[in-house]
Amino acid sequence: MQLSNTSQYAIRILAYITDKKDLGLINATQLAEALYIPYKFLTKIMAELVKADLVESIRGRDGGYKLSKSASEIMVDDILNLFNDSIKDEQCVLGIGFCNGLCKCALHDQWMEPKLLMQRMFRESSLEDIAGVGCKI
Amino acid sequence: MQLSNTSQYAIRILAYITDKKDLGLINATQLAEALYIPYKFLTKIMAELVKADLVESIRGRDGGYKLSKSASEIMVDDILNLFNDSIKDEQCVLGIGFCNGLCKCALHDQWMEPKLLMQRMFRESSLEDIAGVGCKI
DNA sequence: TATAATTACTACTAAAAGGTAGAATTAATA
DNA sequence: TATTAATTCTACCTTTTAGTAGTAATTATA
Repeated sequence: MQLSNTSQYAIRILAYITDKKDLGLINATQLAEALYIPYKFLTKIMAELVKADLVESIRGRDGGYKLSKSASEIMVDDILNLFNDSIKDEQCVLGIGFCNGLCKCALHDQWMEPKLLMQRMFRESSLEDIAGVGCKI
Repeated sequence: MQLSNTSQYAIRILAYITDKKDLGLINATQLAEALYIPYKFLTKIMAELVKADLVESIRGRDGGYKLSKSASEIMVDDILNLFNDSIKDEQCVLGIGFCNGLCKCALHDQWMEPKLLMQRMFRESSLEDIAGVGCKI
């Protein structure tokens, strides 16, 4: 019952980039060291963030990464969507697509409240909101 | 962000057995058909439930399964524990063991409430509580 | 005692997640 | 133009999760 490693890494990476955005570009080596993420795995995640246009990359010497838009426009849920980790409306504790109007699983009702809180947490938190909060490693 | 298939299956299996417990033993074929769980995979899960002493098995012709104790004594969280799917106190959104008193992740505070609700849902729901609720398939 | 119906055991395969390796491409600058 | 430091691309490896196959052991009963 938790986010995939990849999603967790991606959120932490983007929060870190947001936090350091006034210092100019930040590169993969810096990110990997600061966040204790395996370098090669990190570059693979970065490639996906670039392809999804959450991050812009500058190649070559002195290259690196920066956000492709304002930190207030990127929601945590946008990141989760890239890695199929977003909580879908039809998802329930005992299976996606299992519960519906006629047939609700045994934990359906108890699940509604935490689900809604988590959906809100992901959908309403922007990078700007979380970048200033907590420590990053 | 969801339980493993195995955990979901296990909860549904046990809820179903509880629901039918006055009809005597229930066997693997019945469970697999009623719950749309692949037969061979189900028997593997049953073996774990037996080994964990949540279920008692009677082998041979006319054999099957029944709960090994009262349905009110088996909590959903006991089942999740078997498959490492229980939500641990030290677990946070952005990694197990990552947050502590000095270093909290960016979503730490927002995570507390849904986490507590889910822990309660799992820890305080017995098979008896959920067996009567909702549909089983 | 033979048979049929059941669980238990051992081993395998498939798919997804997590992670690594190495070479190609790009761009700044000496 | 050569070097260096960076991203990108392709391919692979490892671990975990999900699921399958076949056989052995057990037990009721005809």
